[in-house]
Amino acid sequence: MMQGQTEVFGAISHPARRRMLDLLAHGDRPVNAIAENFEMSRPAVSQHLRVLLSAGLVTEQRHGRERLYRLAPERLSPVRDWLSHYERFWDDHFIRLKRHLDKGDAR
Amino acid sequence: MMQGQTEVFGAISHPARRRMLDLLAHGDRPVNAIAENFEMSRPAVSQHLRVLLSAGLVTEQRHGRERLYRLAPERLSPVRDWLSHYERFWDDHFIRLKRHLDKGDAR
DNA sequence: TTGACACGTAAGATAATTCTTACGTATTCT
DNA sequence: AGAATACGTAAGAATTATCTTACGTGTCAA
Repeated sequence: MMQGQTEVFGAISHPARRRMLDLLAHGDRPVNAIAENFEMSRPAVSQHLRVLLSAGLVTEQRHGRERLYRLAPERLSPVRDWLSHYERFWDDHFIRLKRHLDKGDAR
Repeated sequence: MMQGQTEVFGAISHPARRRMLDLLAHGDRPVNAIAENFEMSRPAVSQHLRVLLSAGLVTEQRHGRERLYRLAPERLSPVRDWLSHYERFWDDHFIRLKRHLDKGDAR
């Protein structure tokens, strides 16, 4: 069993689960709409969603007989936080990012 | 077997391997110096290092009978890139980051 | 040269992950 | 009510991960 931070890293370690999150980043979707994008059986998709759910990376809302899954992107923060330890190693990225932000829309 | 991007995500999914990277972020270290920090046997540490090596996250230099492991942080970029997809979801972070950059040293 | 040291690799046990098919349970439609 | 839909869960097979102990190889030091 995993817990906390580790659970999130485990959840995103499978490419199918990352693709599911990518899909949900474009909007909430019921299981069948998610499953369409994968070769595996629908129960397999359900099981992956369960992993994501238990890591807190998605939430579920029942809507009639469908279950809408919704991305909970803030739960990616353990990854972001861990990665930020390494940001000092890629200043190039930082510089490009600053330029992007300067152009712009964030304040 | 894993390949490319997926290999990196798999490599960082284990907490011991993340801790190894964290250690190496403070400087190159031979295997024994790494193994001191873990409960597991030294061969187990070697095996984890092999996973990190094959994901490209560390490099190895032989130095006499020691092998120095060195962090290759640029290989974390698949993670960073994937995460950047989700950055729009946490604008607060963005705003703080921009302020930090504006104070500063990057150009 | 002999022994200690720093590692890696091999083999095998155990556990965890990931998948499939079969089935159960609400919900909706007719 | 009965059938179809949209799921989940169960059980079990197959694969992969993770660990241990035993052993092998090269390097250094006495």
